Amino acid sequence: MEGYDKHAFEPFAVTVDLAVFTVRAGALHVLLIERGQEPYAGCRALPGGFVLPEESAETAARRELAEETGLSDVSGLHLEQLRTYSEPDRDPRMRVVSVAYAALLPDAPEPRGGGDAARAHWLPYDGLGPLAFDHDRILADARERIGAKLEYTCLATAFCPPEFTLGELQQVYETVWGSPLDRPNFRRKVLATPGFVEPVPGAARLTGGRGKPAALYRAGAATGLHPPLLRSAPASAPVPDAATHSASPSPSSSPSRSRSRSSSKGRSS
Amino acid sequence: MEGYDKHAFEPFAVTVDLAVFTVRAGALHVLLIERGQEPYAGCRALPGGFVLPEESAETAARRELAEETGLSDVSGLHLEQLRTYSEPDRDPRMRVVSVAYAALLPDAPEPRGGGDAARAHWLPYDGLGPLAFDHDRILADARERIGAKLEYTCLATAFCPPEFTLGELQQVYETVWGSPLDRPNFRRKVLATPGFVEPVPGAARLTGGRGKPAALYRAGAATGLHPPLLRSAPASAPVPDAATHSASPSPSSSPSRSRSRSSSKGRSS
DNA sequence: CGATTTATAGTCTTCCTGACCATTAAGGAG
DNA sequence: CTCCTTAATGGTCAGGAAGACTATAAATCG
Repeated sequence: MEGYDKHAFEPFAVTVDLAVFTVRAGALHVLLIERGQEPYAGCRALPGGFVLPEESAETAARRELAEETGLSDVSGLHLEQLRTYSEPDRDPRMRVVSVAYAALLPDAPEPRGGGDAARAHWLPYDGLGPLAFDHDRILADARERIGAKLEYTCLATAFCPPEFTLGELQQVYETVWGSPLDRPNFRRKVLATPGFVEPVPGAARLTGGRGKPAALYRAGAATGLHPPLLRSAPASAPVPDAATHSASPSPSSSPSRSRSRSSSKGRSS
Repeated sequence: MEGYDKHAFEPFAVTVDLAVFTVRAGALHVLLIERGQEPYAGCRALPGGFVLPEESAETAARRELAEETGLSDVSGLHLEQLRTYSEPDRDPRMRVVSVAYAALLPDAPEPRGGGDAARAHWLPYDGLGPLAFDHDRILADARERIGAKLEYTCLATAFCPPEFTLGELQQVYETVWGSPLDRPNFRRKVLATPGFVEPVPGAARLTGGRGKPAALYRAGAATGLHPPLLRSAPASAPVPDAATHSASPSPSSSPSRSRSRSSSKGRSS
C-alpha cells in the first residue's frame, strides 16, 4: 500500500455477486438467473454485475439487487457483505474479483420489471444443480453465514413481512437451519429477549384456516441476541469429537428444588 | 456477471491490507508501518500491497504477511479474510479496492529481515493515533471480528505458542476483550470443551517465577466451541436497550430479589 | 520459616434450555 | 350442535452451564 507509481499492477475487473434468499412455503429459496452465453451458457448463476467507476461495492450490490428483483425500494432490505472471491481462474475470460453479498427478502414475489429482472427467478435452495463459476461455493458460504447469524442476531425478522406471527418467525429458523424447533421453547426465548419483537396491540391473524389465531408482532429495535439462540448441532464447525478426552468431572450437585419463580432475563430495570 | 464484452468496465487496483495482531505483555499489539510518502506521509498504516496478476487475494495476503513480519514460515499462522473496502474515495490517487485480512501471531518478535520488514513495528492497539486511509476502520473491524470469534471458536490458541498454560490462554481472552475473567471458571470451561486443549503429559512451566508451576497444554483438534464462551457485554452489537419496548407480556414476578452479590464482573473484595 | 503469589480443586446458586403436558380457540365432519 | 382436529399459548420440571465464591497446593521472596 505504498509507492503506487513504482510498482506495476494488474488492473482487475471488480464485480458483485448476490445471494438473495427468501422463505417461501417453508423452503429456502434463492434468486438465480440463467446464463444466456458462454461460459456456462444455460447454467444458473447468482445475479450480479460490475462495480461502476464511481460506486462502492455496497452501492453496486444494492443497485443490482433492485435491478434483479425489480423492486422499486430496496433500501430497507437486509444486505450484508459476505466475502470476496479472487481466485485467478474463477472466470475463464479474464481476471475478475468478486465481492459477494447476501440479501434477505420477506416475501418472494416473482421478479418482474424491465431487463435484468426478467431473467431472475426464485428456485428452491435444496436440489439445485451446479451453478456457474464458483457460485456454488458463494451460495453455500452465504447460507452458512445467514444460518450462523440467526443464532446471535435478530436477523430472522428480515425474512418476515412487517407484521408476522411467532410461528412464521420460527419457520424462518427451521427453514434456514433445516431442523425443527420446539414451539413453546422458541416462543419463550423470543419473548424473553427485549427488543426482538414487539406485539401489535389488538391484532391477530387466522393462520390459514384451522387452529387458534396467532398474535401478530413487529420487529423490535434490538439487533443482537444475548444469550444466543443456538442450533443444536453446528453445521459449519463440527467439534472433531475428541473421543478420548477425560474432562468434565460431572458436578453431581444435589438437585435444586422446584423453582417457583418465573425468571425472565431482560429486567434489571 | 454476464456479457463482459458488451459492457465497459473500469479497471481497479486490488490490494490486500493486513491487520496483524499479537498479545505482548498483556496488551494487544498491531503490526504497523510508517508511510514514507504522500498521501499520509508520516502516518501509520496497515501493511499490505497489490495483488499480483497470478495471485488470489489469500495468496497475496500470506505473501505480504511473510514479507512484513520477516518470518520465514507463515504457513501455520491464522489468516482470515475480514471484508473488502471499496469506497471510491478511499485512496485519493486512484480507485483502489482493498481486501482486508486479519492475522494472529503467537509471540511478537520485532520484524526483521530485508526491505519491507524493516518498516514494520509492533505498536499497542490502545492509544493509537489516526491511521492512513480508512485503516482505522479496518483495524477496528478486525479487532471486533477477532473478539467475536473468540466466543464461538477455539481461535484463541492461535495467539499462543505451541505449548502454553491456561493462564496464558486466559490472558488472550482478557486482552482482546478488555475485561477480566474468573480463573477457575475459565479453566472449567476450557477443559470441559473436548478438543480445545490437550495436556502435555509431564510438562509444567514456572510462570515467570512466583507461584505454583502451571501445566502446559497444546491446541486441540477442535475448531468450534459449543456452547460458546460469551463475553458479558457485547461490544459490537449492543442491544439498543429498547427503552420503550412494551414487549414480553412481562413476567410480572415481583422484581427478582436484588442480587445481593456484586454482580459486576471483576471480583469484589 | 512464613508471607505472598499463582495454579488448581471444589461448592453453591442462579439462569437457561430442552422435554414435556395442559389449555384455549379456531375449523371441519358427522 | 357436538366431537375431533389443528394450532397457538401457557405452564411445569429436570439437567446443564455459568457466575460467584472458598479452599488447597506448590512455588518464590524476604
